[in-house]
Amino acid sequence: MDIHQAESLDLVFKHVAKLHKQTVHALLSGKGIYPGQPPVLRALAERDGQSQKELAEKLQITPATLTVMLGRMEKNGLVERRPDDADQRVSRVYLSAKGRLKHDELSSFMYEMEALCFANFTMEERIVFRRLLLQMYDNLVRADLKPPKPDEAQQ
Amino acid sequence: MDIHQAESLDLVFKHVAKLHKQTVHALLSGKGIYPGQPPVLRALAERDGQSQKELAEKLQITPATLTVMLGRMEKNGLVERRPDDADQRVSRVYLSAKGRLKHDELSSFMYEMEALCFANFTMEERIVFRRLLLQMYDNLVRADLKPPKPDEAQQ
DNA sequence: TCGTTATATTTAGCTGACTAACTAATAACA
DNA sequence: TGTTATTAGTTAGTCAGCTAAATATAACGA
Repeated sequence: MDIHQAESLDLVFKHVAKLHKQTVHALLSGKGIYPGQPPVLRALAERDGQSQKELAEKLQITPATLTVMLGRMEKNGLVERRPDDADQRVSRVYLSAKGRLKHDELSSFMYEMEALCFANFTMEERIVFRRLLLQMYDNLVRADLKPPKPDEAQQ
Repeated sequence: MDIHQAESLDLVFKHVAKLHKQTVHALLSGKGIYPGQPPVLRALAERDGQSQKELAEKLQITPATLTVMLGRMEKNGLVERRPDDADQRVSRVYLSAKGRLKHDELSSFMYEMEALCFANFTMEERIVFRRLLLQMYDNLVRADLKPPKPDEAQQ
């Protein structure tokens, strides 16, 4: 399929998303980190010590997935997991010094991707694109096939 | 992160793409088919008997991934693989009757997703969104971190 | 003709995603 | 207080994606 001839907007979106993801992965492969890990580091940098449940909700992945990922990150020394003081079921996740360092290193990556995707977008185009993306997101949320995390459902 | 407060357009896009994918998966899980399979069926319905190399290029996945996926689909009776007459390295992939049937069943799914994402978009919004998506796609292609398939590079 | 290089597919191993089932801890209830 | 229900995290299994290496075949050039 030639994307420029596609009839379905949904298919166009899917193709762009695929190439976007492949590009992210290609960029990250040179930085000694796996593609799933930056969002985890970012979430913890924003708020350290979240429970795994909170983290999984924030990242919109299942607890099972997060457990496995954290296992690898802990093994690589990026995060530490410690039991909660008040509830022994709960495990709280903290950035290690190494993880914090890695997160700082990755800040340039975010600007890199932004520039790569949108450098030739005018300010108006960015505003419109953002609005339309959010409109699409709200449609998907309304469909309620995959629930959003709680603080978004309130907005 | 609350998507509506995000500063980075790239992050907004990533979140929409994630929810989109999760929604596709949730919809397909009720149809007796795995999420990776519809694009394979679609590509073969357009042109049956493609070599695996052609198919992998068209789908923008690696030959290794396709081999594994086709293995499962062949096992499920959706496709058949036969050696090429002229070149023993080449394996050609054909839709089975079951695969063709399944592809037909899935045509409604495509319209379903389109409606779900964009039903409340005006015609103008659709046109603009499409243009901006293609602009983003072209930026990603230009970055050349993940090459597109040949017939797109020519356009 | 024969050795080297290129090509198509496969295999092994890994990551990130899911589901279902499991385990242990906690909360709720009678 | 003891039982039942719920919760947080884990484990096992599967799929889709990648890379690197392996295998068989084809093309090429001396």
